[in-house]
Amino acid sequence: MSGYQICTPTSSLPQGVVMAGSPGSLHSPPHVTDETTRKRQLRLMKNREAARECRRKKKEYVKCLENRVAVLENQNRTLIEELKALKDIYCHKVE
DNA sequence: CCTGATCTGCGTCAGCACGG
DNA sequence: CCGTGCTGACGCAGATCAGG
Repeated sequence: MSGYQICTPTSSLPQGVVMAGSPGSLHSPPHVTDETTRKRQLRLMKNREAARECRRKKKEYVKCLENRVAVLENQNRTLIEELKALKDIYCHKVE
């Protein structure tokens, strides 16, 4: 068992549904104190915000990489054109 | 329209890394 | 150790799209 699961004993409530205001003392085992519940709620709240921030950072990072890809593709195109031009010049010289 | 497939964002859990 | 933050993975709901 994973320790706690105080939100929904029914197991059919989808994850991601927040039972924000639930007191936790309604059908909890006696060892689950209000303090335990409070700590858990606090941790969930912090983790929720951490996950949001993590996703924001990840999105930013991906956007950065995509920009870099675009820049490098441009550079590559330019260099290919330059190489072609230089080859042309060289070919005309040797003729 | 309707419907099934795909995308997107969210909350939660698990597990790792790190500092005290 | 233990508490805490970060992040991958999962399941879910709502939005969007393509095909009938």
